Amino acid sequence: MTRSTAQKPLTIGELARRTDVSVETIRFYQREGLIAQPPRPPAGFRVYPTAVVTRLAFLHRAQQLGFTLREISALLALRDNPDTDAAAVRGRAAAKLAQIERKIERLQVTRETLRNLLSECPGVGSLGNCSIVKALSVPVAQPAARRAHARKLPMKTADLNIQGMHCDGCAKTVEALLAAEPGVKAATVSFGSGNARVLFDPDAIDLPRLEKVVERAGFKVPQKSGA
Amino acid sequence: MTRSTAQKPLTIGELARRTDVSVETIRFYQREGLIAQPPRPPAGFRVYPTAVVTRLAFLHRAQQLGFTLREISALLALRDNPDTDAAAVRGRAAAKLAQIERKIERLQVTRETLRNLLSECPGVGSLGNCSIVKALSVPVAQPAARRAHARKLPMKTADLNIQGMHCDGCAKTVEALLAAEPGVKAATVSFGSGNARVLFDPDAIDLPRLEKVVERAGFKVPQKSGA
DNA sequence: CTTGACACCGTACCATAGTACAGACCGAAT
DNA sequence: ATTCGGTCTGTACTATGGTACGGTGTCAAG
Repeated sequence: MTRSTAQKPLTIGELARRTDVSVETIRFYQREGLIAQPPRPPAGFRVYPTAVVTRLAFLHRAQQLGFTLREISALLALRDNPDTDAAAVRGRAAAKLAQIERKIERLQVTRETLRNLLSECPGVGSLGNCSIVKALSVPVAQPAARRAHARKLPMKTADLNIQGMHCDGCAKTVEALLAAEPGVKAATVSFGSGNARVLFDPDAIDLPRLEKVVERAGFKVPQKSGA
Repeated sequence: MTRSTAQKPLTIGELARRTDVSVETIRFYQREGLIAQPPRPPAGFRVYPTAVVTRLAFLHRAQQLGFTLREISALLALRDNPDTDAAAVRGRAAAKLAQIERKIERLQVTRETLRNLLSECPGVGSLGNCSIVKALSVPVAQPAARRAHARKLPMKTADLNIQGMHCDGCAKTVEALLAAEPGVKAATVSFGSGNARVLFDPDAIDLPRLEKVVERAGFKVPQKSGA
């Protein structure tokens, strides 16, 4: 324990070796404000506090979970603030999970399409027979709503009644989940009243979909009309 | 059929409306060489052949399947060449499918990690209790191989015996599949001999994994040592 | 006291897929 | 004849996550 918890100066190069992050990348993170740059002593090199090692580890782990640097920046800010409630972090994680699930769903659709194309394709011979080329040459089916260029519906507000939240943390989680949904412009969820108010674009998302989002997170939305 | 197959000049703006691709984007595709730019008549605007509509549709569909513009460029080149064998297209589709499957697998791992973190997290209270923050602060486990910085193994060649290929198209498909695997530098598959020769980086991939790739595509690799 | 290895700083560049805009030009309708 | 919409050209900029490099400064060991 005396050597590995080194009291060596921890210059940027040493830090890089310890964290397996390149010097250039560390500087890049500094430029982006993800890690603080220690002041440079009048003569000589900067010395980094050992806490930066943990910070970089956090950064790396969060990246593996799919957070962008911008999001990680927010997470680190939360981590730095002693007043942060764990609910804030949890909400962000829940939102990221929802986002990843959406991404998986989309990829699964693509996978099925490709599988179908491959199974139909004879796979040999002239291109004229190639079902893949043929299928690709067909115009994309328009999602119908898109064609109605002119009608751009205004934002809508909906109130949802939510059951199963057991603390303010749940409320924050639901809030983040709703806000992460594409088409949702704002969401506020109150634990006290068990109510969620969502401002959304009816062109991009609808009420049933919002309810599904909440239910998928383990809460209940008893039927009740939104305004 | 007389009006919809328009004989209108098809200027760039008209083309944009027809394909639902913005004028700027069409120009961008031209710069990238994805679609040819018709010569500009001495005085006046360019006129596009109607085939471009199909070409843009192809482009759009291929994008939905996850192909990058660079890959689509190659696909379009194949499509333009009357001598292309359908196997070439099929191989690329198979490679893309494999790539998407890998991406889904990775995302599923991330999803599970996030789910576990969320289920462990009390979700409320001070950050000190936050299991998510704690988990993220732990350094990433090194994949062991990475630590051995110095030893950089040279490329290796392996021969695989493959059963179940019924034409040259299958061979091309397997070839593309192998080549798409990270760590594989080159792959040639012969239908005649039922043999595959793969040049790969042993730091990045190994023989069993290569065999799995082939088997997942529906072929058999009887045990036989590679060279 | 010199040399070699780092550190520092600013800037430019990579891929990916576009978007935006200025300023000039062109064609058709009013 | 003028105005309005569309086209043309070139360049710059967006986001994302870095990587690369040239020139200079600093430190420590031989």
